[in-house]
Amino acid sequence: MTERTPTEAARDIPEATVARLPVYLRALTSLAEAGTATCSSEELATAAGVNSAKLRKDLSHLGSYGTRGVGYDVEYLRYQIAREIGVTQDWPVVIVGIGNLGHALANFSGFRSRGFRVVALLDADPSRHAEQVAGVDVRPFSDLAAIVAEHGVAIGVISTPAHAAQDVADAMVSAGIRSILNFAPAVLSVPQGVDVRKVDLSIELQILAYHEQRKGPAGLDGRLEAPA
Amino acid sequence: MTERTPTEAARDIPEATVARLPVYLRALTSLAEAGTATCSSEELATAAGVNSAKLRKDLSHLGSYGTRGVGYDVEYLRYQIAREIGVTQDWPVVIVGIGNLGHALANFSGFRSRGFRVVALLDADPSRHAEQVAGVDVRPFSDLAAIVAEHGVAIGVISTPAHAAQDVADAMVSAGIRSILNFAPAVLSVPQGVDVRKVDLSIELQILAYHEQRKGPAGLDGRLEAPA
DNA sequence: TAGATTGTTAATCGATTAACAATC
DNA sequence: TAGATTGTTAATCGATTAACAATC
Repeated sequence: MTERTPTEAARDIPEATVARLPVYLRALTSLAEAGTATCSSEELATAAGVNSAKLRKDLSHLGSYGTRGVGYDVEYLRYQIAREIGVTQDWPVVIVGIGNLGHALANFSGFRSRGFRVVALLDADPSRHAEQVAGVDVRPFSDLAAIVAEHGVAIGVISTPAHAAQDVADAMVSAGIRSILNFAPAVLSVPQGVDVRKVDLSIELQILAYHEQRKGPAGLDGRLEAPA
Repeated sequence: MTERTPTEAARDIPEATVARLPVYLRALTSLAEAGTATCSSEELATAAGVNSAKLRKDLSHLGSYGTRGVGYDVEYLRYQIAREIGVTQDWPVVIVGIGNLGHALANFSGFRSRGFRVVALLDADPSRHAEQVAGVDVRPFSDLAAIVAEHGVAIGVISTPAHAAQDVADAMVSAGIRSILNFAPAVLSVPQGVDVRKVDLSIELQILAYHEQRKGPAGLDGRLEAPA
């Protein structure tokens, strides 16, 4: 299969491109809200924080949605990218682990506004089952399988302590979840076909610390030691 | 300068390697806590969730800290990596924006346990200045420059709404901060020499959604459609 | 010495970038 | 037609991986 039929033109998008599509989507939404009807690759790239060559290369994997000499129709491109990512549909999500971070995630407006609907909050601690967070009841962790089946949940978020994360992941996989966003500082082992993405706050800080250390003490002008 | 003197042997570590060093550090800490004195690249790689070739290649950029035929001394390697990252020293940090996420970050134990010390919590909203979060007073945003100068803060965390993020970043840069961890869904513009890392929850979910969409509806065995 | 495992080499793969032909 | 801007090409760069010589 070297040739593609038109309907499957938008396959096998490089991972690096996939990771940037949501950034482009957000930039296009901003432009649309600002009343911009058309933009060039240069403008969109600036809004997204990338260079225009990269943006055009990325978009070329989706199809040919621009007009040479003119640019891109903001609303049209926004829809095409949203469709490509899959956020034109609704994604039911469960969050397991309702501590400080779980609370913050449950209240995070950025989820709901982008097609992600938190259908359940789960916690193993019975003392939390009385609570309601962001208008959603906190329920026993043992309800996971039933909730996943009932709502067709495909995406699970883990915000438990590290020691509980693998058990939660196992239960999620058993229940049929195949995409996991993991905030626990633990390496998860999952079967092939299950995607895990990891968000690790202390790792991000450590990466910053590494570069900060190499900059040396701040001078009168901190920019003198700018990296290459 | 093509040759390196011994003392500068550990320079210019590739970015991809830098991003994995904290993962190795955590795995080594786990091994040490479990009482393991020595480990092979294979064992450490498994604990860190990478393959052993990548691990050895990564470590080779730091120096030669293993023993052929034997493996690595867990405690020694752990210290060498911690020193390389810079987490043997103490990093004072400020968090700006004490909403749900800011609360969670202030309470996050993973910071303090890794050499990051939250010296101040700032918020522009006066109604929050009465609060104490995780034992730290919430102070006016306008105190930023004084706090940075007083504590020698080099790292700033932004957990404000998107519309405030650029102003916060500008103020941080003016105050002398050169490393920013940004949780706000906004593209920040900063001068050369200032590092920004971005953590974006809804982008992570969207990347998962993209892959989930391509997997198609779950079958009797969700793993049948495993990607290559 | 024999077995084990590192550190390095070299091949491969994927991502970035600049330049420009195509085309509105 | 002339000017503008896309989509694509090709060169470059960096990251991954397997294999293995070095060496404990």
